Amino acid sequence: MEENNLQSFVKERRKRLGLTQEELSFKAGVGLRFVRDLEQGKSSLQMNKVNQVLKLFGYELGAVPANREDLLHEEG
Amino acid sequence: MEENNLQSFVKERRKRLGLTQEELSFKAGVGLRFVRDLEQGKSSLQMNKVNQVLKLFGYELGAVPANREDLLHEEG
DNA sequence: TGACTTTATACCTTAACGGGTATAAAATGA
DNA sequence: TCATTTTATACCCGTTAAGGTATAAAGTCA
Repeated sequence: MEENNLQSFVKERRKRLGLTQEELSFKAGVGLRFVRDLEQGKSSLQMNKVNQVLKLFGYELGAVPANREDLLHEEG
Repeated sequence: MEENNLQSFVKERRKRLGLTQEELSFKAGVGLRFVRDLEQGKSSLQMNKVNQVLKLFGYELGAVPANREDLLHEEG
């Protein structure tokens, strides 16, 4: 539990859009397995693939102050 | 030029600490080649390795609203 | 309870990342 | 100008991410 809330962010955003993992993977242009690894908190994912997913939500990977990523839980 | 300012963020922070790429790679526990790829803007880097570097600056990877990553340029 | 949908895990192959090394280029200083 | 330091690029190899497929587990609904 390394506080990897990227996984919950993706999961929450996906559900908010009413998408299944399969639909999200198709829209993002990544494999279904990748979406599952992402939502399961795999830490060694490649940034460009993660960004393909985040882009669907209007987000992208960036450097954020450690222990402040909680701010993302506010609505965009 | 995909506005990958993660590279300039790392480069700037590294210089601010007066470190060479080699010193940074040693402190972060990653290869020198990785630090160079990172500062050159390689987009397919693995998140866990990038986080090893960002941790030295008190930062980590997180989802940020697209086109808002400029806010990171403020001092922590 | 049972069908169906969705998600999680395992196996396998291909492609490429990470990293070491060597070399070249650029920057710094005298 | 020439040394030294630092950074950038290329080559090679071991490891592993990505993704497809299959199977199992979990959730949903009647």
